[in-house]
Amino acid sequence: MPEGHSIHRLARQFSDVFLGQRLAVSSPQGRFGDGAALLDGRVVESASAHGKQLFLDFEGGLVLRVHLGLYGAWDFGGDETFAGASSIGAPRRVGEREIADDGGTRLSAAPPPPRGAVRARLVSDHGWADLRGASTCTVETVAEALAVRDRLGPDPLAGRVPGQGRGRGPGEEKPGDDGEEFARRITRRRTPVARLLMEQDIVAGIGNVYRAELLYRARIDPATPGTDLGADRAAALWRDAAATMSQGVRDGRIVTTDPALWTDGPDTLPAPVEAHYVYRRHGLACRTCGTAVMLAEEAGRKLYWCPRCQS
DNA sequence: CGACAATGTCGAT
DNA sequence: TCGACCTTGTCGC
Repeated sequence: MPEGHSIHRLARQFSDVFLGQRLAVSSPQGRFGDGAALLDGRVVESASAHGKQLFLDFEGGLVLRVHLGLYGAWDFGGDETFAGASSIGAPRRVGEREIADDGGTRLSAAPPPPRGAVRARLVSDHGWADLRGASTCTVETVAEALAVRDRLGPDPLAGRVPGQGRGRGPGEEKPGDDGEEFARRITRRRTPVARLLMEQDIVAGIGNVYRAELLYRARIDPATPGTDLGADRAAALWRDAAATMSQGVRDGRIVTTDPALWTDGPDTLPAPVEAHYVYRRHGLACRTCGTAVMLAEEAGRKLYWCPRCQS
């Protein structure tokens, strides 16, 4: 259940460990058989992300596009070369749970027998990656992948993830700030801002945790129509999304609370129970004012907010 | 061990 | 608005 930060982290991981490598691609589960055959034996030219879409560019103009959906995840393993190349610590698992890296790099270049339904398996000389549970795993032309990216809104993490998007690919990060484009899109509609933040053609990469936490941090009522936001609050939301989600890329977790609130001090990451202001804190006291955090079901997703701070 | 929820999105109604 | 998708951790019996 990844939001954009996890996908950018994955893109960096793929750049680190597979860039320039020739991969054996297979589909132990079988549901990706045709795509695997198309990519098998090709060299990876770039890896990038836009919002929750992951793009792996292979030689010959073929792109592997993956969306993890609700419960997709990648598992990694490899030898010392593979682990040493990873700037995110060669996590064994990225994408599904907000868990810290357990440090348990599998020091074996050979992948284990597939466990469960492995839809795609990528194997280099030094390591491997297994994909399971993804909602989308498809091979496309560069033009097709670009069309998917172009349907998305601006991504607050674009150009903010070091080492990602090297080479020229469909998910290539453009440096620069798309805050004005975000403001145009979100202030054009009367829909409540809580819903607009989840729409990937308004802004790409925000999910149910970040939308609740960003609205709390900005003290914005989730019911505020986009048209009432104003350019100033829209710009502030964009800046905070970029800063907060960048930390998520670095930490491999969503942490939105002020370090001053962490009982173990600001020098380590907080316990999970201290990582959020409102998400999953229904009925608990707001960390700022003590009012009970509210919960409402909205468009099939749970929305959390503080009725006092955010009014 | 079964039920259920979960950081997502699409397509049918 | 609802079920499908199809994985996994958590909780209750």
